This record gives sequence, structure tokens and C-alpha cells, in this order.
Amino acid sequence: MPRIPASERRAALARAALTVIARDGLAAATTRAIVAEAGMPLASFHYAVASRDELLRDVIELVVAAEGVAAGGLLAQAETPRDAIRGALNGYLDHVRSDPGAEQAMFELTQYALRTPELADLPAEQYRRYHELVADLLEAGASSLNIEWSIPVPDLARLMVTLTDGLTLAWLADRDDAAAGVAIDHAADAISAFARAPRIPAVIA
Amino acid sequence: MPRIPASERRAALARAALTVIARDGLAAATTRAIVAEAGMPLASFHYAVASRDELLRDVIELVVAAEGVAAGGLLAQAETPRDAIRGALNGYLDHVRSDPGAEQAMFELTQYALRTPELADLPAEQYRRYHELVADLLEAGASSLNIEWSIPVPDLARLMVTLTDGLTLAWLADRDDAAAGVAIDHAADAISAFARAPRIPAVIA
DNA sequence: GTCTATAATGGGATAGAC
DNA sequence: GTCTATCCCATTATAGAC
Repeated sequence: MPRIPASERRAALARAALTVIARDGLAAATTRAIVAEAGMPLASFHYAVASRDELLRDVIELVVAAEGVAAGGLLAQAETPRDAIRGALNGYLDHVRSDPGAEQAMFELTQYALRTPELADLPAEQYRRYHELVADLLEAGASSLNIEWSIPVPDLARLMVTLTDGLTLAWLADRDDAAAGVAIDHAADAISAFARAPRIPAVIA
Repeated sequence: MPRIPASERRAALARAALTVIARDGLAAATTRAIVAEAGMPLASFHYAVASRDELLRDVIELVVAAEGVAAGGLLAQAETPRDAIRGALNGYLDHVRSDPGAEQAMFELTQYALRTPELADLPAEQYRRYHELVADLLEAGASSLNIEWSIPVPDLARLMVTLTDGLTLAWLADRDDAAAGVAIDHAADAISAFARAPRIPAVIA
């Protein structure tokens, strides 16, 4: 492994760590497992990064960024607010189903960060970004459906993140697709009640 | 420590483990930390229990039982379905606020169990009990408010657990009391839409 | 600059003295 | 039956050979 900049090794290690955590869990993500996944000798680890916890900081940032990419695809075409919410939640659950380990990795990392003084600041920032991301999606959805939300968009965003987290945790625990689908239908009914016709109608192009 | 039955030691170890996990996190709950908390010599650990993972099984059952006790107190007097839902969610969040570590311990244990083949069956059972517990509360609430729920009670129960999990995770991450309170208000609005007057009016005593 | 080899620590589990 | 003392392994981190 000659001549690879430390910054690149660092990024490669973070990606490898995420792969290991998604596959085997955080407890299994030892420095050895991580360098094995990255195809590096053990000593490269501390050459590129000061400590395991410091690498986990990178991993969390990686995960948050990835979540942003995944969320971008959730804004499907829909005729009604209910279908839009329902589609977004189902899309999110499909994403979880397609790679449950990755989603579980997020939760494990968040909980670990909360317990680790050097990382304890990350979860708040992580959720701030989630809320912001979902708020943007809600704004875009309102615009595309020509509706407005009857409660502040940041409030609704937090409620949507609450639902995705809760749906994910329960599904990870019992893998009950049918129950999750039903919960999503009811949640879509409940949340779409916050959509209403705009006070100032949009100009039709 | 003379003459204490193994079953009692086992229970004491499970309680001590939960104390340690709530205070310092699952990763810090080593056999040594657990016996120190329980005031026992290290060798008592494997005398009472075959392995650390086996003790964690007991701990999860302990946690689920404790959650049941906590939930029992959430059925406050309320005039309307909205206030009942709102009161229950606020009561739950107060419980989380009063001992965040204990709540975090639950999540950590669930995630760890999902990653551990010998414990992988527990989370489904855990959530089955939560759903059942909340379903009972919803039935009791409907009866006391003289309403009925417009969707099946098990469906609504899953949605309520989804909300409590989601609210808890976000609050643990950002400790934003105001935002959590607002989210609860909106959630109560949304969920109380599933309450309606009973088709068969209850007999007034 | 890179990696082999090893240090130093802390872990789960147990043998054997009392 | 109980617990001290220890085993042995895996871990993070690093010293020093190339």
C-alpha cells in the first residue's frame, strides 16, 4: 500500500468501518476488523487516525451524509398529500429493508456517541441535519402539490423524523412488514391532516 | 456473601447490570463492573450465570417489566382524547427525562440483542409486549372517555409506540424539551383524530 | 513512509485454596 | 459453597526494523 495520502486512508478506513458496523455491529468493529476490511495493515490505522473514537466521528459524519442522499429519492410523484407522505414513509422503510444493518449501524453509533464524551456533541448535530433535510423535503412537497402545511414546517419535520425512527426501530425488532405497512397508512392519514389549500394560491404556469 | 441462593444472586446481578448500563452504557458493563456494582466477588458472576450474554437476557426481561410498570401510570384523567394522548406522551417523556440513561439502556440492549444470535429472539418479544401493553392502555382510555377508536386498537398501539420511540430518540440526541413538547402537541392532534363517538353508547352507571 | 512485531491493558472465564 | 488468584485471549496502541 505505497503512497496513499493519510486523508485518503482516513476516508477509506471510515468507509470500511461503516461496512463492518453495518454487517457485524459496532461491538465487532475493532481496529483489526476495520483494517482487514480496508485491506490495510494494522499499523496504518493509527498512522491515519489518532484513535478509534476519532474514526467513529468520521463514520457518523459519513452516515449522516449518506442518509441525506437516501432521503433525496423519497419525493415521489403523488396526487395527494396523503399519498406523498405514504410514499415517502414507504420509500424510507424500503431503504431500511434493503440494508437493515446500515440503519441499525446509525442507531448504534448514535447511542455510543451519546455515551462517549468526545463524541457527545454529534447526535444533536445529526438530528439537526435530519430535521433540516426533512423540512426541505416537506417544503418541496408542498410546493409540488400546491398545498401548504397548517403547522410550522420545522415542527412537522420533527414529527416525520419521529415517525421514521419509530417505524424503523419496531421493524428492526420484529421485521413485521405487514404491521409496518399498516402503521404507515395510518400515519399518512394522520399527518396529511396538516395539509391545507394555500392562502395565497400559487400561480399556475 | 454466605448462603445466598444462585437465583437471588442472578437477579441481583441483573439489577446491578442495569444500573451500570444506565449510568455508563452497555460497553462499560463488563463482568467486573457488574459485580463491583453488586458488591460481589468476580467469581460469583459465573457461579450464578453461565455467561455475560445470558445475564443480558435477564436484564432485557427486567427492563421490559420495568417499562410495563412505568406505562401503568400514564393513564391520567383527561376530558378529551387529545388531552389523554397528550398527557400520556408527556408522561412518557417525563419518565425519560427523569432517567435518560435507563431509557438509553433499553435501546442499547435492543440493538445489541439484534446483533447477538443467542439474544436475537428477544427484541421481537419485547416489542410484542410493548404493543400489547399500549393496546391495553388504549382500551382502558377509550372506555374511560366513552369513545371508540376508528382503527383497530393493535394498529393504533403500534403507532403510539412508534411515536414514543421516535420522540425518545430525538430527545436523547438533542435534549430539546420545547421541540419535544411541540411534537407531542401535534402528535396528540393527529392521533386523536382516530377517536370517535361509540356506535353502541356505553351504559352510564 | 510503511508495516512487522510487540507492548500494555483489560476483558471473560476458571482452577483450586479455603 | 465461596472467593482469591490466575489463565488466556483480544484489544488498542506503538516501537523500531525495513
